[in-house]
Amino acid sequence: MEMELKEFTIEKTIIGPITIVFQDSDNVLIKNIILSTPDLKSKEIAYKSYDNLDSVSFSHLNKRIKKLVLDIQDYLNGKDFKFSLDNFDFSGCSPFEREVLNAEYNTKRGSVNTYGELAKEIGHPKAYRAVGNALRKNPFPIVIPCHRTIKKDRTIGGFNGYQGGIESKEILLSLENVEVQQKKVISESPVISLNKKAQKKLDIDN
DNA sequence: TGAAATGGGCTG
DNA sequence: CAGCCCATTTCA
Repeated sequence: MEMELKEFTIEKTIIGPITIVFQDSDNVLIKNIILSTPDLKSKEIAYKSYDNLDSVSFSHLNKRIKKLVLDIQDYLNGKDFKFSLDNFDFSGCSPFEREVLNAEYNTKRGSVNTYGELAKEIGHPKAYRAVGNALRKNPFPIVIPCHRTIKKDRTIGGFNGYQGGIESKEILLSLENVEVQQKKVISESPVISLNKKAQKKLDIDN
C-alpha cells in the first residue's frame, strides 16, 4: 500500500516555482522541497518523481506546511531566518549525508564555506567530493542552505543537481548579500565558514 | 588546463 | 564485492 503524498507549489518566487511534497497524516511529514530548473518547473519534476501525488490549495494546507510556505516566502524576501526542522523526513539520508546536511544547516546567512571545509567539519577531511554528492541529493534546498557551499577557488560550483541550477545559486547568494560575478564569489572578506563552534574546531585543526 | 587522488553511495 | 559516478581538490 503506497502512502499518499500531497503537493503544494509556491508559484512565484525569485527563483521560480517551488514545490513542497509532504505526507498529510496527523503528524505531517515533509518529504521534499523541489526547485525549478531552467528546463523544468518544480511541479513537473514533482509529478514525474512521485506517483499518486495530489495538489492541495493553500487554504486547505496543514498548519505546519502553511508555516513552511510563509517561512520560505519570508526568507526569499530577505528576512534573516533559521528554519525549524520539525516534521522534516530525513529517513532517506545516510548517516554521512545527515552529518553534511546538519553542518550546512548550522551555517549562517550571508556566509559561505567550501566543500572541503564542510568535509573537515564533519571529520572526513578528504571526503570533499562525497560532500558534493551529499549536497547534490539535499532533499530540502533553501531550508538546508546548500547554496552557501562553494568551491575553494571561489567559483560557485554546482547546484540543484546540474549546472543549469547555478543561476538559482547565484540569486540565493546575492539575496544574502554575498556578491557573485562571473560565477565567482568576489566579497573582499575571507570566506566565513560554518557556525562559531565549527569555526573553533577548524581553527584547532589548522 | 589536465590528470590523479579521493571517498561515499549505488548498481550488478 | 568490484566498478562506476560525482555540486572537489591539488599539483605540474
